[in-house]
Amino acid sequence: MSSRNTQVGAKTRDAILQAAADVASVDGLEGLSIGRLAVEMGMSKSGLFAHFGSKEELQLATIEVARKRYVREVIAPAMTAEPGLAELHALCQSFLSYVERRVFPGGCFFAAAMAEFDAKSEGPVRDRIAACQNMWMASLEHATEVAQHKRQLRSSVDPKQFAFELEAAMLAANWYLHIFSDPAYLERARGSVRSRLAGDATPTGLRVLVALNDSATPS
Amino acid sequence: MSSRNTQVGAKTRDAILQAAADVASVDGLEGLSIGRLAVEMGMSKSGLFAHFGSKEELQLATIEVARKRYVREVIAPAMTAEPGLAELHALCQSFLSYVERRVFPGGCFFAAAMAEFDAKSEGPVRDRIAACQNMWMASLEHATEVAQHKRQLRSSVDPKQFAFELEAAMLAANWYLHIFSDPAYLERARGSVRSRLAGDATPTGLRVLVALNDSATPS
DNA sequence: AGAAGAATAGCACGATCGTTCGTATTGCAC
DNA sequence: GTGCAATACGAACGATCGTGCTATTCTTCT
Repeated sequence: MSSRNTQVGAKTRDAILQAAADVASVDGLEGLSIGRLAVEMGMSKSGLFAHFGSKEELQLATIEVARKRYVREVIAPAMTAEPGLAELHALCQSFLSYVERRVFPGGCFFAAAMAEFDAKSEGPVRDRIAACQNMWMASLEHATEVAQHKRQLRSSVDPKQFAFELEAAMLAANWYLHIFSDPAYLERARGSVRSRLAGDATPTGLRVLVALNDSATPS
Repeated sequence: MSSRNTQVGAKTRDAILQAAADVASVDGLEGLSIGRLAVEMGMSKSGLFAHFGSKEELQLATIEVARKRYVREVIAPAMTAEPGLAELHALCQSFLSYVERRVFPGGCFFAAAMAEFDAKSEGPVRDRIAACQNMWMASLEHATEVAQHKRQLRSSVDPKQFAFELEAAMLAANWYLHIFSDPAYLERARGSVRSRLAGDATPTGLRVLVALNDSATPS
């Protein structure tokens, strides 16, 4: 019984998938080639291929590790916040920070994957991407609903519409940040999020927001 | 002097590029393959290839016809509107209609191309896409500025921020419409545009907006 | 130490990629 | 009608794609 209970193959498999997620965020899940990935990993094409059995399996496994990275880097940090408006604010800030920190070198993995597959014919890969995106949107909507129940957001707010507007600003920032190489778009998205949250907040909600602002700049 | 002053090759070249723009909106500009395109056009691969000389030239020419289609289907219809807030409103409605009408079968050509190339290394294709996207954003910003000078939008509005928020909603509608096959996202974007325009309109601007609404629903 | 089994490499396949070349067909001017 | 571009075709190129098979190397357990 050595200090390693994991198979040796599982480690390299994960290393492959981490690299695959990085390159897929730049070149897309279809642009991901087994040959290039093998060269990058310093191993043979067939040796790498044996871990997955097909390209589609490689793509699905890549989505899975990307999803885990997303949960770790975006969702989990926001879960320390109070449910409701504070959590909604945390989710947005966390996402924009995740884009800014270049957790994936090509920007948000799922934004890129969604754009790549949204017009393509149905298939397991497309379905999985849609499911991931749906989960993210659902968490934004849920936080909005909780904020409403807590009387932090006006009851007139439509959670789906609200989540859509927040996500729209964040997605746009992801694209424009890269295509124009201009970090100002991150601040524009932060401004949009602020406007949206403050614009529909109740007095109770506003108190939550200023408290967040104060704790963010405690100088 | 026959009735045709155009070369015979120019017609087929344009026909090729129209088809290329359609398939590129679905499979991307890299996914565009000369072989498949030749089969679709019912001609030989080399015969098609001879029109362009390289794949990059084909891609650039495809972008050019896509840009013309975009001008014809989105920009030009909005140019009948009064400069300022009415034009800004017209540009947004025109874009969402263009997505809804599936002018490109895969959704907005430039949205797809931007997503495909935004993280990629620099090159003529990427540069051209960025320039097109920049032109579109600039026209949104310009209309915002004119609306400001006409006292239709508050002077506190930042044109770049304002154009960003409008474009964000429209882009997100383009993605979600396809990935979730849910036309409700078009209405969400229309709602976002309405909110943004009305939210920062002056009394003068509000009169313009209600006039547009009345003429749009004259029942 | 040796057997069992997992992990990787080597090699080859058919298909498709972008590209080149030589040739046949077409259409227009004289 | 003859000649000359313009246009399209067929075949082939090297490269790379995803994917099988078989052999070799490495771990692990008794």
